[in-house]
Amino acid sequence: MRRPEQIAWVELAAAPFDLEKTLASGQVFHWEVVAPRVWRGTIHRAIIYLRQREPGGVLETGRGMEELCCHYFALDHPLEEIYATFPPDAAMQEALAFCRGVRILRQPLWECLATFITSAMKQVSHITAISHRLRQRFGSPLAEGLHAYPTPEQLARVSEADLRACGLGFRALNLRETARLLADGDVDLERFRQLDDETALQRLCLLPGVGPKIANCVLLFGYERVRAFPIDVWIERVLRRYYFSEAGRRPTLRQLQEFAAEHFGPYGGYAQQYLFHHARSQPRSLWAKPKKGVSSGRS
DNA sequence: GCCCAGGTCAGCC
DNA sequence: GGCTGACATGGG
Repeated sequence: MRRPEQIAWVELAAAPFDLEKTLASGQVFHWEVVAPRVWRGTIHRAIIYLRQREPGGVLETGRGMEELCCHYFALDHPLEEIYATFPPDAAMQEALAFCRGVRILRQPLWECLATFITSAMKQVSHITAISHRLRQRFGSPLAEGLHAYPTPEQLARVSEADLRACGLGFRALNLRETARLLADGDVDLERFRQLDDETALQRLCLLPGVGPKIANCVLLFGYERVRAFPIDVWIERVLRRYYFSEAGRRPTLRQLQEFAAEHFGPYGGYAQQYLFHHARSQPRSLWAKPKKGVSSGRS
């Protein structure tokens, strides 16, 4: 590991940008804090250091990494224009106030797909731990003791038992079988770039362990489809509480998806990420379930 | 011990 | 199309 004073820091034009919240918002799972306000991670096989000495302040990276960082962190996304498309309701505006400066990354496709296959019914901290174990055990060594995310070829030849030993549980076979489809050339993620959102979603859903939620995450965090709106347990809670509180019956997933597409517009993916991160950052008590046996409003 | 987590899938109606 | 239960694991 390098010390901050050993790095030739270069400023990047990024405002508005909140590095800490962006990396903590549950879209990427391997960046580490290595010194106060300094993060280290990898983009493909490059080791990247980033520093932001105050939240939303000047962003710096090591000399030579500027272009890579600008692309990966989507520093070209016009955030103020995006915010102007958000609906004016309280839930959205509170999330915006909390998350201002969070950017949706352009992640390497396979790493994004694979980490979200491992994410099913897991907490962010678990996904992070699994991601690090997979890198350490099966990924190509880089410098500083770091490892690249294992390629499809590397994961395709790992035994199920060795994958389960990383804490993958029932996700182990899904990850390996999807890795095999890519390693064998039966699926080419790069080619999906030319498909429209709906077709790309359908094609991703054909992969083992990939359903609509994970496919939408990959569209959003890998393919830069900023309209994609993944619905997980948190987003479902938010939508039901703030947008469907008067509906008698519990809305179906399809209804939620259709509402979100209409209500949040062309940058629905940004809106979704802000609602997700805001909700998850609030005290648990705000989202506590009513206890069984106590009156829940039903008569 | 219980509950929950950035879900998916097969089997059923 | 919608609903249900099974599927692992770790932390609060």
